Amino acid sequence: MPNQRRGAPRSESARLAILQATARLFAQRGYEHLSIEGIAAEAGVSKQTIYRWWPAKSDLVADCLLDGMLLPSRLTIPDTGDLRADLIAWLEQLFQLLQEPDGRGLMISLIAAATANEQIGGRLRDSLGGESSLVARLATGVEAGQLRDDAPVAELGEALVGAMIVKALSGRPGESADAVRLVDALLVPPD
Amino acid sequence: MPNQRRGAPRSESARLAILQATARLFAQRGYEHLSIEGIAAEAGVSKQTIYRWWPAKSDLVADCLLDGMLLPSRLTIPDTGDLRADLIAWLEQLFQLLQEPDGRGLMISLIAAATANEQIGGRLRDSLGGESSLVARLATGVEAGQLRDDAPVAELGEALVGAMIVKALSGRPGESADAVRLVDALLVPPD
DNA sequence: ATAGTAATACGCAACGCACCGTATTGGTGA
DNA sequence: TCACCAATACGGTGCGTTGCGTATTACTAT
Repeated sequence: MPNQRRGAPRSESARLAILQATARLFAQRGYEHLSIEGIAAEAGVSKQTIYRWWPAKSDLVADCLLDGMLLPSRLTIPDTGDLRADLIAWLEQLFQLLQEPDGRGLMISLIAAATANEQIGGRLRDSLGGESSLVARLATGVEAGQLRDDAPVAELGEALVGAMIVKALSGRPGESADAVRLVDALLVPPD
Repeated sequence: MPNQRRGAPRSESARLAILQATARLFAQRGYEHLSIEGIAAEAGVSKQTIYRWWPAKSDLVADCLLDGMLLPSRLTIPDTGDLRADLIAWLEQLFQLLQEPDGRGLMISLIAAATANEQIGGRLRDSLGGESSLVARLATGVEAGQLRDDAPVAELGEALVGAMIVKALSGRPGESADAVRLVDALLVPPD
């Protein structure tokens, strides 16, 4: 039985302080203006302690996203049993977020971060990193007979998230009616 | 109309050299590693000449995109009369591009640039800045009776481009079969 | 038990580098 | 004459790395 670890254990408080500082500054200033030195100062920690554990800024942000520290909780997909209604409600929430300047900034920053780190892109795709996954919700819809058995669930999920991303990038907010149209265009009911 | 212009006119050769250098370095190193000083050196021009005409790096890139200097020409949407076949062919071209490492890098860089500049995002949405627009092609499909009259053309376009963007960001290439599935999921034929 | 040693983590401070955006200067051509 | 240009310099900011001194912990030899 192999060697017990020697030396001081990693400081949990430092780890937490760094992640929280990252989340705070990410929300305040966005991904672009995030700096390691700024995070270190905000967390009350030395730069080296960050560099020791995270190779790059993007990995730090990825860890934050993984811990759900970057996104408002209202962005997870509901499951009331009615797939169409759930998707529309979820998209409307997203569109509403994009209309608030800070909300759009947050989304843009997430996309920018995804640009630097595939993991973040994956999380965005599996839709916004929350507990519940968009694709899983679609699969539930298939089981409930609200979607054809052979519906390309993964593709539909990518199309939905992608449409939102394009709206964010091009700066067209997207209204409630757009959410309805998009969902109705994508969701072909079974036979 | 008065204004005689006084002094020397803007140097067209400097303008071109700057745009071409930007395009070259963008393709080589990506948006992240693009620097004004690097562009100036590559173009054989002083920094001031760049700052005089473009307020920010992202505007410079936007101008390049506008002039079609950043994208391979094969990414424009064909119009053979068969909407479904055209869309599938176009998506397959895109997916193939994403499978080449350089191609994916190019797309990621474009997305990163869009993150910093709404105009670039708009160009991406109108799809990839070429002469032909994806939405226009869809509209042609409506006229040809290959799509329902009330098909939400704009939303479909965003969904298609968005799906591709999500694939690029999350690092899943996307194969030919995916293109077919996606198009068939989105395109509901008229009645 | 108690010291000593080794391994590890930490904060602090400083380094050279790249790039930023802004002057200033002097040359050149309409 | 005066707008354009190249060249050069400047103060800032952030990068990623290094060296230093100090805790904290486990192993080991007394």
